[in-house]
Amino acid sequence: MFLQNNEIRDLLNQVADLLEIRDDNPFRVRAYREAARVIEQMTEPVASLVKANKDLSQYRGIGRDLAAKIREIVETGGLEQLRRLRQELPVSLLDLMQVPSLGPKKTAQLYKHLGVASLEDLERAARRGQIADLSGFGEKSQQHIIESLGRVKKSGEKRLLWSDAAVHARALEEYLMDIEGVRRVRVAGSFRRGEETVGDLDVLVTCGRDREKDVMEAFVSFEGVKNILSHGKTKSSVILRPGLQVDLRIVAQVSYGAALHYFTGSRAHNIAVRKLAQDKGYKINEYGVYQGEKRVAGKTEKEVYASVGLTYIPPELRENMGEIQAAADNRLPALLKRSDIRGDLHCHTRRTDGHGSLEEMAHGAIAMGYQYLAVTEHSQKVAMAGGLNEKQVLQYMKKIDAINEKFSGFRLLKGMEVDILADGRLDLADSVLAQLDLVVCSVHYQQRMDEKKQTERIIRAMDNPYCHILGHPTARLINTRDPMEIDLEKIILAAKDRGVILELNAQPDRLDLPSSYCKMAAESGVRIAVSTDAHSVENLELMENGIAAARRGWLTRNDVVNTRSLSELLRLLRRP
DNA sequence: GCCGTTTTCGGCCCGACTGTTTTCAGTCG
Ligand SMILES: Nc1nc2c(ncn2[C@H]2C[C@H](O)[C@@H](COP(=O)(O)OP(=O)(O)OP(=O)(O)O)O2)c(=O)[nH]1
Ligand SMILES: [Mg+2]
Ligand SMILES: [Mg+2]
Ligand SMILES: [Zn+2]
Repeated sequence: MFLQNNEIRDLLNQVADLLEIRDDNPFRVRAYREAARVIEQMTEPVASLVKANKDLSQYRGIGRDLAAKIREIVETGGLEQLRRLRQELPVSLLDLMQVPSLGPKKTAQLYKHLGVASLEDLERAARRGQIADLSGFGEKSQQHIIESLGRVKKSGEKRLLWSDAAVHARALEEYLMDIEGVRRVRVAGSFRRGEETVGDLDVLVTCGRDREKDVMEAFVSFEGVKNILSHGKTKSSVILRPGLQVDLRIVAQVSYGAALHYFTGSRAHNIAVRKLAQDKGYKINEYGVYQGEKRVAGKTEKEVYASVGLTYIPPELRENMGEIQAAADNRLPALLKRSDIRGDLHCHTRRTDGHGSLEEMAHGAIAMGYQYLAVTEHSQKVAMAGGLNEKQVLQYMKKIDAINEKFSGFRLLKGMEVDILADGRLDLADSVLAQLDLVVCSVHYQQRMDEKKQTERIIRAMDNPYCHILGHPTARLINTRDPMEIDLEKIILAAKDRGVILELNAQPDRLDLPSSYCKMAAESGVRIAVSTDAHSVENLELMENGIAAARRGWLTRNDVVNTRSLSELLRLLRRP
C-alpha cells in the first residue's frame, strides 16, 4: 500500500535530523521540517494527491524540490537522499536526539569523538566518564545524560488525552491560584488550543511586583512534582508524578496578552504572526509588540493581533493553516459555542450499556438546557452491550412515549444506534427503523477490511433511507485503535448525495469524525451532529469536548444540526 | 529549501535556562 501522511512526515523529519547532525544549513533543515508539518496537517492522503497528479508545490512550505521528493516517496516508498544519509550516518543517531539535552550538535560530537551511535553506547560512555572530557560537555552534563536516559520517550509512548490532561490542569490551576501574589493563571499550549492529545501542560502566570521568585519557588514545590528540569526567574519546567511535564512562565500584567499568545502557539502560528510583524516594522515576543524599543501593544491577545492587522483568532484555529489569511481578510468563521447547542443526538441508558435511566437522562439533558435528547440504544448485533431486537425496540418506544407525556418544552427522541453489518445492511428491519425519530448507524465489528470493501459497506448502509446519521465514522480509538481503512472523501460525498449527517462523537478517545474531516465535510455541504454518546448523566457534559473538536474543524452553528430547534431538526432529517 | 505589492537574492521568530565557557553555544519553549 501507499505510505500514509504520517509515514511521509516521519521520513522528512528523519532527513531533517540527519542533515542537522551533519551541520547542514539550518534553514534547509527547517524547510524539511516545515514540509513534514504541512503534510501531517493535510486532510487528504498525499498519496491520493500524487496519484491524481496534483501539484504539491501549491502548498506553502513545499517548493519544487520537496514536491519532487514527496512524489518520490509516494511512488517508490523511499527516498534516495535518505538512503545516502543513512550510509553516511547511523540511523540510530536519531535515538540519541530523543535524549533530553542532546540535540544535533552534541549528538554529532558524541559520534565523532567517542563513536557513540546508540543509546547503549551513550550509557556506557557516560558511566565510564568518557563524556565529561569532551569539549562542550562536563561532569554535570554527563550526569544529566545518565539521568535523562530514563526519560527518553519510547516509540509508541502516548500523549495524554485532552480530558485526562484537564484533571491535572485543574488541580494545578487551583494550587497556583492560592499562592500569595498570583493574579492570573492560564493553561495555554496545545491544551488551550483544544488538541485531542497534549504533550505537556504549559501554564502562564501573572503576579504582583517582585513576587516572581517566591511564586516560582512555590511552583517547583508543588506536591505533585517528581522532578525539576529547570528553575529560572521567569520560566521553570517540572515533571509531575504521573510523568506529565509542566512548563510554567511568569510575566508582568502588561505582558499578559503577548505572553498568552506566545505560550498558546502553535509554534508555526507564532512564527507566522511574528513574521507579519517584522514585515510591518514591529517585533513580537512574549513581552509585547515593539516598535524599536517602545512597546505598542501586549496587554491582551486582541491587541497583539490588531497590531498586525488581524482580527482575534480563536486558539483552536492557531495552526498556521489558513487562519492568519482569514483573519487578515476578516472572514474567520463564528465558531460553534456551547450556547448554540439545543440537544444531544446519541446516548445510552441502562436498557443497554448505559448507567442512567430514561428519566435521569432526560432530566440531565434538561439541566444542560436542551430541548431534546435522542436515546439511541445498541441494536441486537451488539450483544455484549445487550443490544435490542425489533420487538424490544417497539416496546421501548412505548416506554419513551409514556415518559414524554410528562415533559413540555423537552422531548426524548426515539432513536437507535443500529449496527452496520459486515455487508452494509442494517441490523434492524426497515419496518422498525421507519417508526423511529432518529437512526444513528455505526460500525462495531469487522473493522479490518480493505479500504474499498469497507467504504462500500458504509456507503451501502447510508443507502438505507432510514439512516440519518453515520456514527463515529472512522471507529478509531485515540492511542488504542487506528481508524478503519476507508475513503472518507468518498463517504463525505456519498453523505452529501443522500442527505446523511456525519457524527462528531465527543467521547474523549473518539473525537470521531476527526476535526480536519469535519472541516472537509462542512465545506462539501455535509452537516455534522456533535453528540456525546453519553453512557451516564455526567457524560452529557462531554459536549464541551465535542465542541472543542468542532471548533478545530472550523465548524459554525450552521454546520451543526443539534443547534437547531426540535422542529427545525426534524424537518432537516432525510425522509425516504 | 522556500519565498517574493519592498526582493528572483538574501533573508528566514525570538528569548530563557544551563553549563561550560571567558563571552556564549546548545537546547528548548
Ligand atoms: N515563538 C515560538 N514559540 C514557541 C516555540 N516553541 C514553542 N513555542 C510556544 C508555542 C507552543 O504552543 C508553546 C508551548 O510549547 P510546547 O512545546 O509545549 O508545544 P504545544 O503545547 O503546542 O504542543 P504539545 O502538545 O506540548 O506537544 O510554546 C518556538 O520555537 N518559537
Ligand atoms: Mg505543550
Ligand atoms: Mg511545553
Ligand atoms: Zn453509542
